[in-house]
Amino acid sequence: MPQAGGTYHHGDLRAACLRAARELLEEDGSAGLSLRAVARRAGVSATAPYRHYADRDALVSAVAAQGYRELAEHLAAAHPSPTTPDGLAAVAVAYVRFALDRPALFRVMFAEPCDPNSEERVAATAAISEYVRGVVRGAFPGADAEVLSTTVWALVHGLAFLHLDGKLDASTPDVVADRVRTAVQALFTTPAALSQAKG
Amino acid sequence: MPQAGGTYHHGDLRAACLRAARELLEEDGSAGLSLRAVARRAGVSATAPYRHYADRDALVSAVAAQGYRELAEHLAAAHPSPTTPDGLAAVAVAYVRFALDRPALFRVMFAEPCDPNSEERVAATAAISEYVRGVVRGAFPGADAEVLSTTVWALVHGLAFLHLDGKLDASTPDVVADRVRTAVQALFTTPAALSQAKG
DNA sequence: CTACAATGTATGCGGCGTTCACATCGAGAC
DNA sequence: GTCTCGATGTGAACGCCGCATACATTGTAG
Repeated sequence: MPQAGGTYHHGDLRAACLRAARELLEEDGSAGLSLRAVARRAGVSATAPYRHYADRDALVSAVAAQGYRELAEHLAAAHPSPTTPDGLAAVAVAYVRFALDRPALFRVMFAEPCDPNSEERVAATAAISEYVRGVVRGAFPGADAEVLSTTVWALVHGLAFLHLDGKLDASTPDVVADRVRTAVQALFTTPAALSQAKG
Repeated sequence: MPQAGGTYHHGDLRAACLRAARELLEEDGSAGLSLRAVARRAGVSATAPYRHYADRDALVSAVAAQGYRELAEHLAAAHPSPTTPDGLAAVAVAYVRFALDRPALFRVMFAEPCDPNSEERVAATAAISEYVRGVVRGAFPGADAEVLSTTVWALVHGLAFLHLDGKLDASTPDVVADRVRTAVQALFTTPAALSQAKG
């Protein structure tokens, strides 16, 4: 009976597991995210979470899906619907910032093989994809939105991961933000000059 | 005595462990990469690998470092030192191809928190970074190599991950290669048109 | 009030990483 | 040639893990 003065039924163990998982993720990284630890933190027996999640992967997928939703909010908060390269750069900075502030969560969202089973997860990533496309469409109505949004997303996603893995200096938020802005601007401003410089 | 007709001493267990780890990685993904499984495959007791690797992370780091070296060779094989956007695009395609052909290895190389302890690993990633910078310098002598190489690497790295995670269609090598080429070209050709289209 | 479905518990299995004491081997000192 | 010692491999053991199974408790619908 892990719960001393509590009731036998938890009330909302599903949500409690998710909360515990997020806490463990931030405290100990993804290595600390075990079903047993989650159960302990929720004050419940080791196997209770199985009533709400089929297995560990299901819980992890739920955490990832929640991360996607938070990322979407975070980006929207940075700029609801940018229509200029600068606005888009602000969103890009927010994306990378999100990754660096929640490294373990971001890795869970992207670094693990994505199981196509979790509808929640698939829907959440589709939403992000849609959002990026919409932003690009708004900022560059004349361009091929498909190609450009892929390019922008990949660029920003790559920046996030390279910073996360220590391949790029991420010692201060400012240096990161500057680099992201510079890279995004490079995507929109340098090429003509480059073609010339080469010849 | 796991080794029936063999000798007590293995001979080169260090290398055997690495080989076994690579095989397990390709067969069962990173989940199957356990020290015990490596030891079994090497025909050795469960604790023997500890004579050559401090812990599991050390072995994983060694695998990652080997992956970095192979990636460098793979890129060089695609094009020794490109000097045109097309040549650079070919290298980019090779980068993404490498990731998609060895998904588990690529994740080990980039998706796990990189421990700065492993000198081997740090050196190998620095070599990749240098290579990219060199390629960019060769292809665009007039540009800011630092900024542009970061941008290019991030773009290509992001493309690799988004394909790997199923965020972009990777059903055939051709469709992937086309997308990568298009994205890289977008980095060098579209912006002028974009600035106009927007106004 | 009772039966049932939902929810949580207890126990147990095999696998894992890691530690420690011990066994075996190869090579150099005498 | 023998001895000794460091390097290498073994075995048992600990605590953690995911998960399956059988059982206990509870709210609720009839």
